[in-house]
Amino acid sequence: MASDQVGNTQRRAEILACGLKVLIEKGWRGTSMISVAREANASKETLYNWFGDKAGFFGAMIRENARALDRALPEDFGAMPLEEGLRAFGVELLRLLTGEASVALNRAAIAEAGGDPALGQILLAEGKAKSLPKFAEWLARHVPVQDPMEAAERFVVLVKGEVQLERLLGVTEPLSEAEITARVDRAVRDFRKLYA
Amino acid sequence: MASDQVGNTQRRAEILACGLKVLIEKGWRGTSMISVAREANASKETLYNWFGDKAGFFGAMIRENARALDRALPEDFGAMPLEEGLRAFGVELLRLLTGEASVALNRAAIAEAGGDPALGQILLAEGKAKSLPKFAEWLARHVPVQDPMEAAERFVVLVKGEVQLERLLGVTEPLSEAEITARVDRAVRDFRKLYA
DNA sequence: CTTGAACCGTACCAATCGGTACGGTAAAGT
DNA sequence: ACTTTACCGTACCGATTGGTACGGTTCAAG
Repeated sequence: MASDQVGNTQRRAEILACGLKVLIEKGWRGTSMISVAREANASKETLYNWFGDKAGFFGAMIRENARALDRALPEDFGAMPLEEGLRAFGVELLRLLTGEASVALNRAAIAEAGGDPALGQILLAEGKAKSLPKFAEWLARHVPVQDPMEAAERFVVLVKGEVQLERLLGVTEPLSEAEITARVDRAVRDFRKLYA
Repeated sequence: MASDQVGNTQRRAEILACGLKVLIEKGWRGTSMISVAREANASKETLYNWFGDKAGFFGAMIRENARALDRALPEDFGAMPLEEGLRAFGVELLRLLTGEASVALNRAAIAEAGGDPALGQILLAEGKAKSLPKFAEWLARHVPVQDPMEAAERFVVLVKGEVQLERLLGVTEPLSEAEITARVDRAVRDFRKLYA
């Protein structure tokens, strides 16, 4: 597999974090392997030994950051009532998706679409595909709905609106907390209207 | 301005069409100026004389394709009743946004986000910013709503769902006509539930 | 026929990139 | 004290890119 663990785990995470930093600052085109190595005080050879090639390195970066939504959700999310849970999930989702890290990684995956490995595939498989079913399962316990996954995706769409695309295109700044809660409020209101 | 008209208009459109063809086939990374010149049986020098630099060429390509939604809408759209108009607009929108051309151009703009000129800015300014107000105005004549632009964007979001992002990431094939109408049907149903 | 502009094709340039090789060093194992 | 392993830094290579220069050709204007 591509996830063969090579090298010290902590150092590995450190290098990946530096890679993300460079990616955020310089964008996909400006992120060369040598720039990552310099940022991390590492050698290019180590990068290639540990991650195979450039695509492998980006795959590792994506994997490292994909489960961020899981980590961000509060511990007691599973026990929350409907309204509170929707808000909590929506806020964390929107904060993540419009944040610098997610935007930079999605841009990279999109720029590299059609390549090998398929970074977009990894991004969705490790991120959305793992967190959405959990949310859908939670949702099914609070709202009578025949297709929980469909309803969950509907909520995600209502929360995101056009703002993620605008962030990817670089025409919008990161959202303030006030904007986030306002958007989530509206999404929750609309969602309840759809699934009342 | 960057839109100084240089060279024969028809030949210019021909070259831009060849550029789009290469962009669709080879992706953003594989689209070099020389590959475009070869595809169009043109010289690199002509490309640079007419379009300035690579970013200028992509800006011109985006402008050339931005008004596609306007052109695709049926002549009598303005006179359609609510249900029919929503369907017509939704179908054309979804067909456009998930089509090869739009996906390739959006990928390029995203890959180049933060550059100069801001391709994403051009993409939205020449595309969405020109067609959405028309749709919003039409919408306001059929549905009592306090903020027509917000409602229009809501409809767009319901139509698109996650599929545009999935196309950009390269994890989904272009939609069949059946899938398009199915998605639009659901969007219309949800939209009417929200704005009943 | 002559002139000049527009354009094609090729060659060229400097810079950069992904990827590899190698020498030096510091720490861990024996 | 000796060896091995892991890693850093630098240098190097071939390929490609955006961008420029130039000679040759077409073609319309005068």
